[in-house]
Amino acid sequence: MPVARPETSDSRIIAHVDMDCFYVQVEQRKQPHLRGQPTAVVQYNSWKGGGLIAVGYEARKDGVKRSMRGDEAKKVCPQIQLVQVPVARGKADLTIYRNAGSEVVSILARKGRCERASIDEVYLDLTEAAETMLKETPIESLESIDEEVLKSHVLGLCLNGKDDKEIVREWLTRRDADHRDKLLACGAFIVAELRLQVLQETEFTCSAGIAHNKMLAKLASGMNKPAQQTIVTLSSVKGLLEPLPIKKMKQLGGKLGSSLQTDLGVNTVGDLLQFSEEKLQDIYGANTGTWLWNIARGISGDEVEGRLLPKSHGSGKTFPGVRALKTLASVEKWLKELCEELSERLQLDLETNKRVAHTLTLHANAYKSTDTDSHKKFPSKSCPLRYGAGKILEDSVKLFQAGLREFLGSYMNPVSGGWGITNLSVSASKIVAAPSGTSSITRYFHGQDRFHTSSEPSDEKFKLEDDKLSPLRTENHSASHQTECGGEQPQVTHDTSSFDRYETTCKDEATEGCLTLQNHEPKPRLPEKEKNINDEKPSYGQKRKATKEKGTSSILRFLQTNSCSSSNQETKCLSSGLQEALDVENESLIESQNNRRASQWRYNIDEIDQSVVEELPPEIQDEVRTWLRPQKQANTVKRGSNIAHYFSPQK
DNA sequence: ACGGTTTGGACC
DNA sequence: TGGTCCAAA
Repeated sequence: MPVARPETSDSRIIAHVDMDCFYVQVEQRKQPHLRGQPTAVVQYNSWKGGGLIAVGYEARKDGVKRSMRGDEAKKVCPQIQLVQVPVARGKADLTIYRNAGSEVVSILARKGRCERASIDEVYLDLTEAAETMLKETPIESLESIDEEVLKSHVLGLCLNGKDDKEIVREWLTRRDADHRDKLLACGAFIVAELRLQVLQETEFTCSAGIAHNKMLAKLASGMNKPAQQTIVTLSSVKGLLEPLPIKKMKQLGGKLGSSLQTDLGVNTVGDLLQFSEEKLQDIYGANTGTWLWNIARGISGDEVEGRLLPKSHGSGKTFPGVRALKTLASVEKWLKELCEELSERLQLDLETNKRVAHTLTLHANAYKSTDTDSHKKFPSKSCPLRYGAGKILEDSVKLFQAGLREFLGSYMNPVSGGWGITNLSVSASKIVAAPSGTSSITRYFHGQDRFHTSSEPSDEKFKLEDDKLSPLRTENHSASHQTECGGEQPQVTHDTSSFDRYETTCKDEATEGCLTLQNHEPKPRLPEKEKNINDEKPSYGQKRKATKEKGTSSILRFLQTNSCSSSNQETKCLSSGLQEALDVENESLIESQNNRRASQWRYNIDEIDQSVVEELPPEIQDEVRTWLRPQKQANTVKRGSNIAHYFSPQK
């Protein structure tokens, strides 16, 4: 978070792309009759009309705000269209928004390094692309310029409201401009082009900030919305930051920002300038102190991570107030729903991205109605993750029981009540690329649910002390383990009848409507280009298409000739043949992987998969071992073997 | 008792 | 490390 990173003279070109009221746009694309109407996305319509989680711009004009209830919104704007978030398994299901986000990412990732920052935000490092453009395309030759670029907001540039576009054009093409401003101008072209592609291919609008670092780009992307872009020039930084309320800065919206205000009287970023680095370090520690000192000056060396896929998957739900869960049975019922969703998403990730998760974590919030004095938090617990909804549930229940016992202490009897769960979530993390040649394993994981019930005595890794939990057993659960003695463990024997029903229903309806990066990644790039030129989207493209075609041939050319170039030096060194093989091999592996990650991967193989192997059917075990061992050697000895592809930065 | 649900990152 | 806490959207 606030981690200091030096880097003063920063000539990178960084863009932050932010989708406009994203959930609303997704719903409006799904139901076109909502277009142009005041719309908001709401969840849990039951109470007070539900809570608004996204508000369209038409509705905002009428005074509808996020953090309003559906009912309030109706009051302010009677014509408002309230769309509910999809519900699956009794909880909000964000799948369609995640998938829509992936569509966007796959487009934005065509240029430079791309980091998926959230479901609807992306950072791009366009430094190389901008430099190339500057080198190969003399700025003064860009006389015909995209409408979209001309609509850019250039901070620090004085407009008169009349010749705005001409003034922007002049700035963009100034021959005597600062080198870094020229690069920004190139970045603006590239981003405008990307935003147009996003619009044409997804029908979504977005806004963007173009600056020399992530912090400033993020700041700028929100300054002119919707569907606009803002450039942070060198000369504008000081004037931009000085009057800016401290809370507007990325990491200062919380307690740190409050502390700055109340403890130091710092209300604007400019106020921060008064404090020496040492002083700030004294108060907030070396890292945070330096970080604060830097951001006050617009300095932030934060790198754009090349990451298109999430690092974890989670599924959770809150049970506020009286809805708190008070029995183990109800907790298990909800854990089952959560684990099903998680498992489904893990399967999908495995199939489409060839990734496997290694850690399962359970989080919960709870209260004790008895003693309000001990404010003990419900501890989160984790264990190795085993694939299959049944296993995940089984382990989650154990994790919960362990946490509950710790939470209550050894005095209280869990069955006697006195406690309530207000939040429950399961998540999967430590996700790494699965090796190639795992098709049969994928199949195995895929069908695992059908072959196994939850009751085999697996899992030595996971042990609980028993005793205090025994009273927890309900009719359905004769739980528990012996700990130390390590004797046979009468695993939790879930009521298998309900389990079987469960196992058979959870197969995979998943794959149906699931858009993933790969599915949208233009299969080959060739048809893509044609599409850009020829495809017309009458309802949507507004008039941009026409202007682009005749106005920016040079830009088009630029974009096309570079569309396959790699942003990574190492990759460039590979022969084209190898590169191609690598592309095929990693077709669905979006993330670029560096060497640091390679060693991490090797570690994981040795450490974890060994135990997994024993759970596999014999014939598959053989296959696993064939790539398990040689791989290790190939890794340390020579590169270029099959598996080395996974360590090569690609794309 | 809350907008709810998801993510990511830092610290120890 | 795992677990806790923070922050953001």
